[in-house]
Amino acid sequence: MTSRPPRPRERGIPEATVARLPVYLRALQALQDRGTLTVSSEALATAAGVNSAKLRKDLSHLGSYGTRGVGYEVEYLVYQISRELGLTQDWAVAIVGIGNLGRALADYGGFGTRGFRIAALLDADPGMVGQSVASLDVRHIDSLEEVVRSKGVSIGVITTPATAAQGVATRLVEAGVTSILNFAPVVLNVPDGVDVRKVDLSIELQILAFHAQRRADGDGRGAERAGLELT
Amino acid sequence: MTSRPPRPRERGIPEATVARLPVYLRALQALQDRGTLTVSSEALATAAGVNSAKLRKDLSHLGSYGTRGVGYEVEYLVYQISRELGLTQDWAVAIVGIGNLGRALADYGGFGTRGFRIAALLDADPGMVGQSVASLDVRHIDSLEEVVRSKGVSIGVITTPATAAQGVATRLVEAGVTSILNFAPVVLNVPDGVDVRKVDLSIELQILAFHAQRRADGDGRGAERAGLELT
DNA sequence: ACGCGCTTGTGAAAGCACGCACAAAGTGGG
DNA sequence: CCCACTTTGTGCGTGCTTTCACAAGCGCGT
Repeated sequence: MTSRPPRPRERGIPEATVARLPVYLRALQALQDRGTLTVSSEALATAAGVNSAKLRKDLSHLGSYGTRGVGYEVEYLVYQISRELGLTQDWAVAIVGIGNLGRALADYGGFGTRGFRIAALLDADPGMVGQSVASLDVRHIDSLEEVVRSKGVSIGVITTPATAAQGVATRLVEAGVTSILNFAPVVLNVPDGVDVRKVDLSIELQILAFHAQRRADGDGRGAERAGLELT
Repeated sequence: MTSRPPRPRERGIPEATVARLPVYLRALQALQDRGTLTVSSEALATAAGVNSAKLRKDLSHLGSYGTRGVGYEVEYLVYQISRELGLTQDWAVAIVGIGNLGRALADYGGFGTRGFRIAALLDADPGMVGQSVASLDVRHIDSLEEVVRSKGVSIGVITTPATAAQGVATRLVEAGVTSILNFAPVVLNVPDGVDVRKVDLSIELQILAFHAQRRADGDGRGAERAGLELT
């Protein structure tokens, strides 16, 4: 009877949905830049590379933010997704390991979306300490705990060699960091309550190689076994 | 009656399994380096950060390579997984877009595992062309088709700005590349039969932020809603 | 040769995720 | 005011993934 007020929605968003929200967000921001005011699930789904029913179901987990017969208001949806993802506050990020990759990430300002601020760069090499990268002084890893506390770092990015990664992760966690993005090719061991995500180039290449080999195996005939149609 | 000879196994490995094989492979290689000869599913699962039943089922898709009561022979398993992933042949990789990230990838020799060889570096900036990065001359993007053909490139890595990515992808595909690893923050549109994998830093950060916010929301009590126990 | 202990391989159950298809709801034209 | 059209939100069937639990198999000591 009570027409429910547009409440945030009782939590419980599927993990698969969470992983897609950033993709929708990016597509929406592109539309916004082009001045588009509303968008249908069909159009947005195409832009995001997903099925439109899936998109609607994903969005329905955040609440009923669309208008039947019309579509979704771009600006409003951008705000809702941003809020759900926690991008309305900003997150201080520390990058540990200022090699080629660490530097690439530090320089890659924008970070695609606002919400993230690189607050500190750390490295173990004394020769690296003091250098300025992306307008930030590289600090020595020994001051990790102090830096995390003083800068309010809540997300740690690990771009060290594999051998150093576990040690860094442990120190980050002990300093109070509960979110870690790991680029080092090792499985990190962290206590419950700490969220680790992994980005691993060589794993991705290996998965590509698997499918490529599969396609080559049957060579023409038999390609359908790969689940990919060669037209 | 016929005791099946140890055949490769009729194809059909689940995607989820394929994604984990590289992780197992790395753990196994670490064991190998330490001189370990055999390993139980329990030990390997711990090293790979997964459930042991899942690991056994994953491996069972490749065939019966374990010995009950003993475990798996490390060297043999390394070989079997490598072969299944297609790492026994080597793959020529071209990196397109030699900015900070492209250079970082080019320099990151080893690629974790053998099987991949960086065969070409391409960039659109004339000032970049001719420079030597990781012992390879950077070539102009205009020669993409020629390079792909002459070097036998089968995997393309895109590290260009977002705006250039789709164009590069299309050209790679037309040149005959059927596996693409995309670091640019855009959804690539490719014909069927082409395999695209995406690596996206800002998406990963956004997913971390979502969970971090979720944990912070209930702040202490209510943490269990996040599915992560704060102990 | 036999039995005990350990570990694999897998059936079965539960849980998720995906996509179809359609009712519900809103818009605009006549 | 009503009707035709558009698009959302979702119930439901299907298939994939994970996990449990245990029988089958193997090695070793006696």
